[in-house]
Amino acid sequence: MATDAGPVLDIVRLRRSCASCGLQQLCLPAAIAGDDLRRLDDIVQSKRPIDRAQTLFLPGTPFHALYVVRSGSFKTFVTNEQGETQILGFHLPGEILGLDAISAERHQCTAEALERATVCEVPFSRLSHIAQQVPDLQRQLLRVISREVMRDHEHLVMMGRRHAQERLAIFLKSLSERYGRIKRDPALLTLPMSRYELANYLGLVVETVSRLFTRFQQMGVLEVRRKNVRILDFAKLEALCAEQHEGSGAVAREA
Amino acid sequence: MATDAGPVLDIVRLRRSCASCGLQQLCLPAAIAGDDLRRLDDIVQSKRPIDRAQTLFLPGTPFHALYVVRSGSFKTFVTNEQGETQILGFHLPGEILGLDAISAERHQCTAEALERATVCEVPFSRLSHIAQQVPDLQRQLLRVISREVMRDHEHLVMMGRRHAQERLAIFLKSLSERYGRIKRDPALLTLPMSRYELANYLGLVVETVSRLFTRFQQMGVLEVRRKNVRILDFAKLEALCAEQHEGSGAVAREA
DNA sequence: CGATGGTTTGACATCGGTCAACGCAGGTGG
DNA sequence: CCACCTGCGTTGACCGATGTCAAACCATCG
Repeated sequence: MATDAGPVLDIVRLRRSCASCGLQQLCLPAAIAGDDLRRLDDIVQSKRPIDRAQTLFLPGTPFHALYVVRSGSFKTFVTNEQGETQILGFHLPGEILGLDAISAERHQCTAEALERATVCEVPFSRLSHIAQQVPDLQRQLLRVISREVMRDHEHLVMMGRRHAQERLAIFLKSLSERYGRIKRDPALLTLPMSRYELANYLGLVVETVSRLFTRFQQMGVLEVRRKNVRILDFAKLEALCAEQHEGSGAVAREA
Repeated sequence: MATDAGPVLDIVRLRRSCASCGLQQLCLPAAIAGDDLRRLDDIVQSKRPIDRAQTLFLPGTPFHALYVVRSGSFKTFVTNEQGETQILGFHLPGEILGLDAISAERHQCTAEALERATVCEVPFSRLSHIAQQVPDLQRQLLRVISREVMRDHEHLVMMGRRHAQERLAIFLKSLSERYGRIKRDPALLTLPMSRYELANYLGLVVETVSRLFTRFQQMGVLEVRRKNVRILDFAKLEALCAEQHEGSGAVAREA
C-alpha cells in the first residue's frame, strides 16, 4: 500500500534510503546503484506530511528542489488573472513535481495535496552536481523530464477529443494503468480528486462528469460509489475511449 | 529573416557555427561560449532542406538526435489506431524537436515540415557527452526541456477554455509573441499551417476556425487574407483571450 | 482550361453547458 | 445522540455554441 502515512512517528523511517523505497523503479534512482545510489540518497530529504489542501509550492516560488510523491496525491494547476484555473495533472506516488520550474528557476504552477501526503525533496543544485559525475543519473534525469513531456502530450490528446465521454474513459483507463504501475489493483480506483477537479482537468463541467459516471454505471462499465470506482468491464471501457468521430481527427491532406 | 532557404548552394553556409546563428539565444548554445561553443558546434550537423510534407521522424523511429529548426516550420502530431491525429505543436525557428523521445529512446510523434525547412541535427549521445563536461550546457539542456513542458502547459490551458473564440485568440496572441522573439513583426503573421491543422491543434473543426477568423475580422481585430493575418488591435485581441466563463474555471472549494 | 484541395458560408442538429433544486455525507455543536 | 449546517454530488429542464452536412468559392497547378 502506498498510502501508509501513519502518525508523526515515522518521519524518521520515511527519511533514508531510496534503496529500500518501493517506488525506486519509477523514480530518479532507477538505473543507478551501489555507491552512487547512496550519494543520491544523502541529498534526499523527506518532509513532514503535507495535509490535504496544503501547497508544496506556488507560482513564482524560487525553484530549489524537485519533489517526489511518496504517498498520497497532488494536483498541479495554474491560475490566470481572472482566477480561473486549469488543472495540469494529478500526481500519484513515484511521480515528480516541479519539473517545469527548471527553465525559469521559479515554479510555474501550484502543487496542492489532495489528501495527506508525503514527499521526498531533492535539492536541485546538488542533484545536478551529482548528475554531472554520474552519467546514469544524468540520463535518468533527462528521461524523467522527457516522460513528463509524454504525459502532457497524452493529456493534450485527451483534451483534443471532442466528446466528453471519451475524455472520461481515457482518463479512467490511464489512471487504472498508473495504479497498476504502483502495484495497486487497477480495477479498484479511489479518486483522490473532487468531481470539480476532475471536470476541470478534463475541460468539462461537473454536471457532465457526474452524468457520465451514472451513464457508465448504467452501461455496466463501472460501479461508482462516490470516490470509489470499480472498473467492471475493461473491454467496454477501452471501446469508449475511441467512439464515433472523424471531425477534426483525420487531417484532410493525407487520405 | 529566418526563412532564407535559398537554393541548394548554401547548405555549406548553413552548416557551421552556432556562434553566428541568429537563433543562438533561443537554442542550446545560449549561456555557453568560447571553446565550449566550438565543441558543440563540431557535433552539430545541418541537414539538407526538408520539403513541405516531408517528415523528420515518425513514432517508433529510434532516437539518436535532437533537431533544431533553423528556418521554415514544422508540426508535430500523434496518430491513434483509428487514424485520428492530434497536433501537439507548431515549431518555429529556434525551437527543438524530439525532446519527448529521450525517455523511451524512440520518437513518440511525427514531425512534419509545413513548408520547406532546414534543421540542425544534434546527435544526442555526443550532446550528453559534452554536457557532462560542460555544466552550463548541461543546465541549458535541462532548461530547454523544461521549457517544452511549459509550452505544453500553455497548450493545455488553452484547450481547457471551453469557448472556441478564446482558444483562437490565445493562439494568435502567443504566436505573435513567438514572432517577436525571432525578430519578426508580431503584427504580421504568416500562418504556415492549414485551417484544418490549426483547428485540430485547437481541438475544434475547420468551419469553426474559419467562422472565427471572419468574426475577428468583422470586429476589427484582424485583417485576414488566407494565410496572412495582420493583427490590427492588440488590446481587443488580448480581451478576447479572457471573455465570459466561470464554469469549470474557478474550482469551488476556494471562495 | 479544368481539376484539385483548401477555405468560406449557410442551414440544421446536438452535445454539453447553464441554471436550479434536491440528496447525501461528514462535521460540529447542543 | 441527534439536528443542523455545509459542501459535494446528482438529476432535470432548457438553450446555445459548436459540430455536421452540403454547397459554393477561390487559388494553384498541371
